[in-house]
Amino acid sequence: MTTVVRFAPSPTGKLHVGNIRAALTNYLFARKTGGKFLLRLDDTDIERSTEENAQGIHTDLAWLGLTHDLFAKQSERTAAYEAAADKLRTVGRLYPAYETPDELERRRKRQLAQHKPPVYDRAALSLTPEQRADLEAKGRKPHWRFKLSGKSVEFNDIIRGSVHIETASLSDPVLIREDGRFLYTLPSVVDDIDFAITHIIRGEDHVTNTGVQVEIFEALGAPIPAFAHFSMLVGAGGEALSKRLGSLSIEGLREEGIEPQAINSLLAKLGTSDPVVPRATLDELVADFDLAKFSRAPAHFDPNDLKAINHKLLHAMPYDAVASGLSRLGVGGGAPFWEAVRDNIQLLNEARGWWHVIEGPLEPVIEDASLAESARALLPNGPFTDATWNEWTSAVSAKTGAKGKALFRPLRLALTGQPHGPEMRKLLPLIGPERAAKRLAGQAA
RNA sequence: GCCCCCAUCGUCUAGCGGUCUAGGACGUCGCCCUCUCACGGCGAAAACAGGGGUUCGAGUCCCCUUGGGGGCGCCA
Repeated sequence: MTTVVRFAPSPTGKLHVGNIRAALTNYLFARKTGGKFLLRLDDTDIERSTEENAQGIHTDLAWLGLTHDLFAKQSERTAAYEAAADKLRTVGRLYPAYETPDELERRRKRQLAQHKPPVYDRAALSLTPEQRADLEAKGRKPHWRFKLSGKSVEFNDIIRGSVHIETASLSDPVLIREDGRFLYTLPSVVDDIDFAITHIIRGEDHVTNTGVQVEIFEALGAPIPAFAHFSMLVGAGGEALSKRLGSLSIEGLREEGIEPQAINSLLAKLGTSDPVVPRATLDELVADFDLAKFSRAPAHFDPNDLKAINHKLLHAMPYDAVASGLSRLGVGGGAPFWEAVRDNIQLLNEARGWWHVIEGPLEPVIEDASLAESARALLPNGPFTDATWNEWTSAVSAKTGAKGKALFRPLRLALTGQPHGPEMRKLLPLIGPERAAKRLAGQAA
């Protein structure tokens, strides 16, 4: 049987690292098992869903390389949901209720005050036909609730093991709003059935939902997919991640200059027993993916880890992989430039700074004027090569007697304006004879 | 408030009653390499949350405490 999994974001905001962990896990599972990956937009909440957010989801996933095989939008599938709702009515599992949101809110507060769980009391179930007719006559429109069995739902979670949900302690979920629109619950199950989803892999914030969803699958006569709920991500300080989601949007990280594979590498391994190491491709992550490696405890997500991985990723990256990125930054110099600077940057856009060091104009720092002048005079005439730096500095040393730090530091400062950076052996040929001569003379170049 | 889940180095974790004076990875620190930083090589420091049980024996099983996470919507 081919596996089919899905990532089902709702386009009510930007994708963040938590979302991507879900997307990635599903993507990797699909690739690992030779299955299919469905991207489904859960856009039943039309007030909060926007086309811009939907577009952003596509952009982010494409940027990360998380391509889908199937696509669906819940807003276009209402006919299927209507049919399912009819079926639930037929089997007596969907009943009308007339409380207003305010009323329900008041009841919840009262229950909480009495130290009781805020569960719906099913008052609507005992409405007589006359009472219903009366309410309808007053213009009250019902919303529709799914009648839970009250039994314990058990399922074997691939990550969490045996899970029991007491549906008696849950409110009968509202499936259809007063205005006729569907809430997420029923569409989600209907889509999972229609797209033959075999594995539902998502965050543990959905484990309770699983109880009601399993009952809906059963009421609809559909097979129950396998479930896997991974733990949530918490911030570096242990705080819930949602508090700082704003700065952790994928769009934000992209703008910051983080490489997509840095994000994939971290998120695929965080909370698993595999070491977090930079991986240049998604295929490498697929190779050792296994749901059995996921821990049940919440994992700490530290944005600084992202930078560290990004740095290592960049260091190992061949020029071909960054060529387009560099040209977007307005950086030239080709492979020689990249190979000179890649060890010294954490973010690709920092290459711009080093490109400026080469292209100029920059104000040289002359620490030792006489040394700089001697060095300038000894500059070879021909084009600079890889060997130039060594030959030249040897000559300067022989002439002036300076060596070690006293020799190299002033030269580096004069040529680059900074006390450290990439190897001068590689930088000098890029700076070239003309700029080198001017900078050693103390002129901006 | 009620229900569920979790708890090993700073971080991610291995560990499924004796082989644990607790292993690995990342990070940190030191040394080496070296013109600087980085890379690389070698090495070091670093953890079983606390308290009770069970057992000949507990990181491993049970209970409590503490801490963290999740849930309790006409959100998803």
